[in-house]
Amino acid sequence: MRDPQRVTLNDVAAASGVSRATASFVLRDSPNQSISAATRERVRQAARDLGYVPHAIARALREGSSRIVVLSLDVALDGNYARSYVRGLDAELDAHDHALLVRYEHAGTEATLDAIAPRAVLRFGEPYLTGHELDDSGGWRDGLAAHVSAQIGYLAGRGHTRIAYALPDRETPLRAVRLRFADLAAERLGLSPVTPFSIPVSRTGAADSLAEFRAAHPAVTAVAAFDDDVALRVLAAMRDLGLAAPGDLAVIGFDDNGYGALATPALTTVHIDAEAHGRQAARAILGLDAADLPAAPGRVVGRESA
Amino acid sequence: MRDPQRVTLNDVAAASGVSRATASFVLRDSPNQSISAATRERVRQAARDLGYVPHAIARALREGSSRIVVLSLDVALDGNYARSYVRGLDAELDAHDHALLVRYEHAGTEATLDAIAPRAVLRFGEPYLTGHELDDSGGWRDGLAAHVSAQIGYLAGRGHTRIAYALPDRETPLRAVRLRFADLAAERLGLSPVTPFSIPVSRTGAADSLAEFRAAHPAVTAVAAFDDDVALRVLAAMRDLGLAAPGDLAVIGFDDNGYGALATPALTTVHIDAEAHGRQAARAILGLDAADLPAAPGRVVGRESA
DNA sequence: TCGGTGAGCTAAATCGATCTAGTAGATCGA
DNA sequence: TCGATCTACTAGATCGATTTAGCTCACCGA
Repeated sequence: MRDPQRVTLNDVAAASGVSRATASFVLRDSPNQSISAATRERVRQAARDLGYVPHAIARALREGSSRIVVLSLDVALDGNYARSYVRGLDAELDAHDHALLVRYEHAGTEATLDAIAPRAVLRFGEPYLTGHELDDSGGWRDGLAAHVSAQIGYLAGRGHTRIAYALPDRETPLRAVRLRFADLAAERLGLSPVTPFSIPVSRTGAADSLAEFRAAHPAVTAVAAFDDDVALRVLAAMRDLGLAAPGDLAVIGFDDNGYGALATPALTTVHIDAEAHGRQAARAILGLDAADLPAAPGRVVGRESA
Repeated sequence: MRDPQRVTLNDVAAASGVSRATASFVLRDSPNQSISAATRERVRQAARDLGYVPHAIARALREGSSRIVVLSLDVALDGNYARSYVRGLDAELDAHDHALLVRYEHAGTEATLDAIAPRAVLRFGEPYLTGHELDDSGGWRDGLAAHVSAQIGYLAGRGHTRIAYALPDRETPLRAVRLRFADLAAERLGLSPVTPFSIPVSRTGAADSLAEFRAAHPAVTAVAAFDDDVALRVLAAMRDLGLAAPGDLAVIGFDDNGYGALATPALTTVHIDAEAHGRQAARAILGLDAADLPAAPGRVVGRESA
């Protein structure tokens, strides 16, 4: 079932009366080759006329890896961060003649990756979402630290001094990191550390947890959430308990996921434009300089809940 | 930068004292080859010992296409349908030694696809979500028709006879199809056709549209929505207008997206298990029989809004 | 004892692009 | 006039797996 009309480099070489090697040199623009302008033009013209498209599989076999970058995801592509990150990554790779493919992680990942010999495999969000273990000072301009800081700062600016940090009840490596940055931000603002608080997925469970938490920590007046998902669960629990935001408890989410605007009260959240992060990741993978890229700004979208 | 420790077929052949051809025959289990049991065992043992993994790029070059199937998406992978579809597709391809990669559509798609010579390119949801233009009868067991029918049927079962169909205001090829199936379902149930109704993204716009719609169609007592997203917009608009669901207007969504449960009132919706659809798509692509696969059932998740 | 057959294997072509190690011929300085 | 150097190109190896076309025996029947 081979494609019978595929135009190969051999065809181009034959059509322009040169060897395959010369044709390749011209089309690849290889350095250290002296080829006359006339010949170059003939080869290029032939390639254009025949509609030559290099066969990427063959090239990959020769080069040892394909021009594909795989993004490995273990979660849904939810939230504005993820969406803008992928947009930037895709655009930048495109600009450098590479392609992005997304892989949903599960068993068998190894074999899959082997199958396309990607130039690189990227785990979603690295190094933004992880890798903060050692570096406390960095990342305050546009990293996770800055974004968490904006979240806490918004609540502080509204006069809140006792703040809870609402977390999903499943384990994630991010929990500890986010909590630490929240504490650091609180410290910088002269507040006491945030009080962590897990909220379950089930709606009744969420209400029970919140009631219990409120009883144990009556001084808390505001909740910063791990993400909008968690924040929406907090809002739902509050409604079920007859509490109003922001009056009884102010709530701020993280990473504008599109559903917060539909809640009542509408969810205040942190919106992160991660397109630059995506571009940075692309440059890093390709070994290019990324110094000229802008930062990924986070801004608070003030709605009703805080 | 070639991987220096890659184990090739040559290594396996050398280690087991046979030619490359023989090794390939054994490992591929090629028919029409007579190879002694002893030799087969030696080759297999060597492959195991060395940890041989066939180089998929080389194989793809030889075979003309790789064992990769690309799923082309133009939307976010939202909702339960999409997630379960991908799960099934992935699992089934895995079972047949193929791999799934997801491609987010945009300019430059052609070049990307060329780069991995995929065995097939699949557009999301086909033939479930499209291709209904000509075929009215199909899909009443587990297709889109059946699922829309379940949605309308649920409202009918609750005594509603004048039903609106809420649609997103952006154009999508699905609008017309869904609307037709809703009308067919209404007709089967002896109801008058559904009244279409577009709801904008902006929250104030949504409230205005709904108020206007209610004024124009006072007899309507229930809304079936295009998806949960639209349904949540309807619920938000209702709250903004001081209306209660299901008292003033019953609302049912479509394709349980996870956020409906957090709304107040919690959103009643149609939950579709599309894993079988994903598996069917995989079989179709690989040219295998899919007769033994189960149907993709849809069921109504009754919560509070209808 | 010869032709035929089948078992058990192998050499080499193939897929398409890349790139090393050349060759042929022109030009130049001494 | 000889070697050196440069320009302009090419033959062929290479990446790794698959597969066609054979090759060498052993054995069988006549």
